[in-house]
Amino acid sequence: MTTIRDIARAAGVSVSTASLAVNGDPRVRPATRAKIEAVAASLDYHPSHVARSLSQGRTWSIQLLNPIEKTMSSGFFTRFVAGLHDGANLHATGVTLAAPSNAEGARTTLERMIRERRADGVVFMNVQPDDPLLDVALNHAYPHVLVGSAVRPDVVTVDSDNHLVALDVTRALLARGSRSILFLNGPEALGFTTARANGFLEAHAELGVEPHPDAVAYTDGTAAEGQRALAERLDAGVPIDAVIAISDFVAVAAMQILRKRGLAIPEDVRVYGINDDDVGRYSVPMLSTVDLRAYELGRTAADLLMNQVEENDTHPARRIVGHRLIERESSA
Amino acid sequence: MTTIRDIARAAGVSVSTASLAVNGDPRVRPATRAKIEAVAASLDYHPSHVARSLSQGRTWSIQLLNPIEKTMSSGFFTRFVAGLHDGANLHATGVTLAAPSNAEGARTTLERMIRERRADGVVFMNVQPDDPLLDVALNHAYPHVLVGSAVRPDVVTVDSDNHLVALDVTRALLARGSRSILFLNGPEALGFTTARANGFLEAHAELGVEPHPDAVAYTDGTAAEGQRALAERLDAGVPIDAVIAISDFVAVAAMQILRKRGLAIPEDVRVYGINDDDVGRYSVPMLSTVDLRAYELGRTAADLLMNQVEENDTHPARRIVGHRLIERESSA
DNA sequence: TTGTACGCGTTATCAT
DNA sequence: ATGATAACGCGTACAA
Repeated sequence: MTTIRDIARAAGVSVSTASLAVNGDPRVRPATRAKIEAVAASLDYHPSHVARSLSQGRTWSIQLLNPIEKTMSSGFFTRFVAGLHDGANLHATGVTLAAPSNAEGARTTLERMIRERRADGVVFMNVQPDDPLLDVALNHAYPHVLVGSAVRPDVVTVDSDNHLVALDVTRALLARGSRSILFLNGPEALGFTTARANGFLEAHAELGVEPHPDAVAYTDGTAAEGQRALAERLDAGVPIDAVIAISDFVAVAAMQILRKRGLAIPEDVRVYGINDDDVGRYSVPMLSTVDLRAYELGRTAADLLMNQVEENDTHPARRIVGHRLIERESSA
Repeated sequence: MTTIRDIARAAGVSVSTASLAVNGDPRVRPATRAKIEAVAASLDYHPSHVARSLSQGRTWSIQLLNPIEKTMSSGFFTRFVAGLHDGANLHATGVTLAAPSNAEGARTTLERMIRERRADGVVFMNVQPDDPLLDVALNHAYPHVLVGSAVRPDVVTVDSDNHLVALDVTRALLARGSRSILFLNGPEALGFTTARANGFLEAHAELGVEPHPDAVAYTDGTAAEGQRALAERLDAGVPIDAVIAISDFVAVAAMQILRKRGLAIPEDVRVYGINDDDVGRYSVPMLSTVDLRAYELGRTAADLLMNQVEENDTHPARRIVGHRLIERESSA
């Protein structure tokens, strides 16, 4: 294994000169630089990543902390990761994954990461707005980005405009004539769900439409619970001529229930999902949905994080990434 | 930030003793050990990860190299990652992700990783059996695991028994009475697809059934191409009373086409997917599929890799993870 | 422009 | 049982 000392020796210069040349420092004479580079190439020299990390106090890697393994299977998550990955790579830093199975595991993982300096920063995903994890990062002045919205204003976040997302979808449905819309929402604790609920209600208020008192169903976000909430209301005789679901999976699962009850989509019930997962692209009928630009969210998270790491820019930022309605068959 | 020197000083011992105590070496007297541990705790000492890496020549992290970003969105991938993650964590090592967008990027990523010693090993995913990437790892005697099958016998692999998977599914369909089965296969270059094709054919041979000459369709594995291949044969009048798809997404996409042509599932056409993705759990009808035990595959990959890293056990291993048919509505 | 010397934090070797 | 010291490989003041 060839070190920078080997290069220096072989090129007949000192280690520091070799180091300068290798790192493209301008104050080394072109001739010696060429000599050194030639030697480095011929000896297949590549600087050790850890050694560099130690001396610079930087690991060149960030960590994605996602306590809820379940949600990994969505296309949203993977597109987000792709964006994060690409964004980090622009700064020559890698992405490492942590998927602790419970809250305690998440905490110890984060604390170890910070104190052992395993990563330069952390991206929180599927974490509640007031999660103690955020305080841990804040207390250590550790670079971080939360995907979603936070209670404390000093947390750096990137998010969709969830109020507007729900507003847009609900408006679209109301404009088509739907008057009994069921909103299969996610867990209330996650924060962005209440923003969506508000958007849902505001759209109704705009038109003076009174939503059914049971129109917003908070569930755990799984398809099974979404199905249960829908079936429950159907059984209770709650009028439903449209469904907005927290995710495309829940939407498709809801369509399954509707179909079994002999309800036609979109004729009897219009359906809208959120996320633009592949699942809605191949459902029958094809699912209308909202593209949350997951890749863009990931890229933005990387930008915000790398900025803290490199510029030491610690003042809180909150960035919003735009969304886009995708009208397909299920809401015609 | 507190280093081991601080501990040593505060405890009134030498650095080496402090190090031994912290690492639980038995040859330090209980009394001094207690003293040192108390000091370490009170100073909130945690050893630096990079420093340890430098001194030990080990990064305590492995890399997952997945050149094909597209395939990340499947539940298969995410369950695999979860298994890999958990398996690696048992050895206190993390998982970092690399998703280069093309073959060249993959090669440079791998070469840098090896030469800069960024990771202790690599897991190859969605890589062809004869991919030059494998030679790179082999030439550097770099710990590695390929998910799938390889041409060179010295590549360490973990895989499903793809021959048997196809055999099992085809047998099940033939047993139900299907006689004109279309196999919407993946890209031929990926290797495991031909194993599956063979299993498909063998099941036919067992019963003396002659498959249609166009019964095996090699596609790029996307839903769109699967749909195209199916529609093409339907248009050409190829008889089809069952479809086996390379993935659940392709299966669901195929059902979409069949439905549009007025074909009932499973009455007119039985459908089988592979992977056990969520998408098939909420389709109408619910999709029969094969559980490839993705989590288990990930765990096994981690085991094989960590074994090479820690035991320096380099002799080639090939491990097979069992699968399981899941009968749902689409193949009744 | 180049070289010397030291720090980064840890573990390992070799004395004592 | 404990301590001094040398690696590990790199970057970088500081000096020349």
